[in-house]
Amino acid sequence: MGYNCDFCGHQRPVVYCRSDAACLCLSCDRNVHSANALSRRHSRTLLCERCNSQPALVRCTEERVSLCENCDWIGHGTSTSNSTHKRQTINCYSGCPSSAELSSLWPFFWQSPAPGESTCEKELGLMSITENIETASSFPPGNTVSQNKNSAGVAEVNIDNNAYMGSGWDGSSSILELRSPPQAIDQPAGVTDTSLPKVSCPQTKHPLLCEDDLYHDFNMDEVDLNLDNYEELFGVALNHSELFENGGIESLFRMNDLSAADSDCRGAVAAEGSSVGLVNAIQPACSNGASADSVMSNKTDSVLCFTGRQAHSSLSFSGLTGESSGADYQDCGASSMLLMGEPPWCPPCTESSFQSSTRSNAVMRYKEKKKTRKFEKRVRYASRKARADVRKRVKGRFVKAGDAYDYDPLNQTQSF
DNA sequence: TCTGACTAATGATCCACATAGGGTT
DNA sequence: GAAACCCTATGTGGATCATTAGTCA
Repeated sequence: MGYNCDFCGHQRPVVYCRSDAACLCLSCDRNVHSANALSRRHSRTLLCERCNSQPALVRCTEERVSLCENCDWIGHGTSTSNSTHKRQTINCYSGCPSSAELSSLWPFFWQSPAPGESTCEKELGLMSITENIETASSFPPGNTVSQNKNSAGVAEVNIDNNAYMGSGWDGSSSILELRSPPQAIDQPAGVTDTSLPKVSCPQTKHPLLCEDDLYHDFNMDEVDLNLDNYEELFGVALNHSELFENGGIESLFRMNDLSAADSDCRGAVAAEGSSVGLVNAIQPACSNGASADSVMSNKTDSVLCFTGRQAHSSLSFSGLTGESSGADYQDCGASSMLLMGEPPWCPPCTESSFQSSTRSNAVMRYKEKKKTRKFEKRVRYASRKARADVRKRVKGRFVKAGDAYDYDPLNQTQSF
């Protein structure tokens, strides 16, 4: 199935915008949603890599594929062998985030590409080799970046990103907090070195692609992967693709060591009745972690926890408002999990501190909401829909013009 | 516990025809 | 190379039928 971007029609779509009910490539996403303040508020998320039509909710770290709820359920909900796959929620965003911010949002994009890897990941990979190698201080105005070491020697990068990712839903700010591996913090914060070498290097084929070099010489925090240069990027796509195919680009721009490709990486879903560790994690943000509904009502942040080989990060996003409807669940993976209670794949909590009645109530609410949920149908050709809407029928089937019909959508009459 | 009957949910199919898109002139 | 023309495949919604899932006796 060869789906294309709904806007340009030739690039492979990467993100899904529910407000527009459109699948867009990154370039068009940028163009469309930078048009005005309203469009910037559209929340977008990754596109399901299986059905290519629904917003992805989770990322299966084992299959390295982003899945919508339906495909995830199909792939993991019923299969005993796959149901144990580790999955992480996929957060949505609004505004016009830089690729650095996107990489923070979706760190798995920088993992090693699987054979036949999607072009969307290539696009992101291409973005990463934009000419703009800047410091973290080059985040857009209104954003503040601070980098600290905590007591454990772990760097903490706090990106107050009000103007971008956090402003889409309820106006509240979202704090992106990354705890980077130790080696990454050796780089002085705020240093601007525009003389940093570009990707190409004459000595070796892809010298910068050496992971060791990357980790020691490259700091993701210093790379502003600005999306403003899409055309330029695509214009040189061949060279960059060549680089990418050699397996380097994604590692080049791995969010320090924060990569979902790390087999130890664990994605956890903040849901009622889920694992204790995660529930603990959301406690600070939510005064009442025992109820998914209360989570929603509090408009609290969903928290995504990763534990990695070296990196330990927590991402918190404000992705939900009381305006969210049932259909909105698909917009934001984390929020959907919050809203729906325990997901079907959630393993039994061995250390459950919840009462069984509370748990069963959550399951009931989940089933009820799942039952009433309707997936959007994507109409590709409005003109055809408009015609079908007024076409006369016999028992639901279209009839030739002038033939007898038993159903006329326009006046609900019969011709016989 | 197994089986059959029943109900509900879900998916596939059909229809005509405008239109997109590729191929040819 | 551009334009005109021809041809084929596609997609659109409601009704219907077939299949699957769930419940209960």
